[in-house]
Amino acid sequence: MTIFEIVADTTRRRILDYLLQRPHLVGELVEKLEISQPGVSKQLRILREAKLVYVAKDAQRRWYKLRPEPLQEIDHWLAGYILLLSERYDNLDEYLRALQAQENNDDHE
Amino acid sequence: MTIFEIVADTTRRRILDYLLQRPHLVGELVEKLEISQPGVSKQLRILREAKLVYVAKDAQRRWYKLRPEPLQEIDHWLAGYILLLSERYDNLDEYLRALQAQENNDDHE
DNA sequence: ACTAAATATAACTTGACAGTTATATAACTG
DNA sequence: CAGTTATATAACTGTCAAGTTATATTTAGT
Repeated sequence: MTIFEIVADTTRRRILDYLLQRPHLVGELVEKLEISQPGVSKQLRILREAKLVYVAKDAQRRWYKLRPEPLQEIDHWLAGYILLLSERYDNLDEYLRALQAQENNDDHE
Repeated sequence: MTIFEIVADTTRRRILDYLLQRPHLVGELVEKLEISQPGVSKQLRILREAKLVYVAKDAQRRWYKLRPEPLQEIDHWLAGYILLLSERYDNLDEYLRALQAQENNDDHE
């Protein structure tokens, strides 16, 4: 499973968003997401194997914590596209004319 | 289909990568990706509907061109995570100690 | 008009994956 | 030790989407 696929799932993205705020127990995530406990554990396992989270044990409890490093791969892939966008905005005139042309094209499609 | 799902597919990412270089005809993409022409057209339709590409007609030919704007949504989502990473690197000392702790933790898992 | 070329659409098949229920494991509590 | 709490794993099910083959559509060339 690629990092892109990992992050494509809404539940997993929600988990990551919660962990971006603070570490969470499995039970806390079960409450916030509205799926069964095994459902949450399953996604957490996937996030663990992708090294997007790690676990700290506290008796029977498990604190899941964020490990954002693997997300850099997505960021790097995006870089080329975002660069292109910023270049376009540097040439606002030309850019707006191109947009206009696109819209005209869309109209009679 | 969310932008995250759109980009999660390897074939679609490869198409975007080709289009980042220059516009392509459908037939050119068919040669480069190794799937059938209808398979390519199917992914192109998805990219079109997501507004990640647009089409210029030239007789029977179709030039597909990149439209990177929708990728900004991913970039924005990532921003919080990347910021966290950079903050960590700002505190290199602390960061390295934390990493070490993580690795020790991983060992006896 | 007729054939070929380029692309799109339809219908179908298959595999993968998210979520479920049931059960196992492990640690606490009394 | 018995019961309870917290989490993980296993087995199953249904859905969905990627790719396929077959066919339709559009335009060029002769």
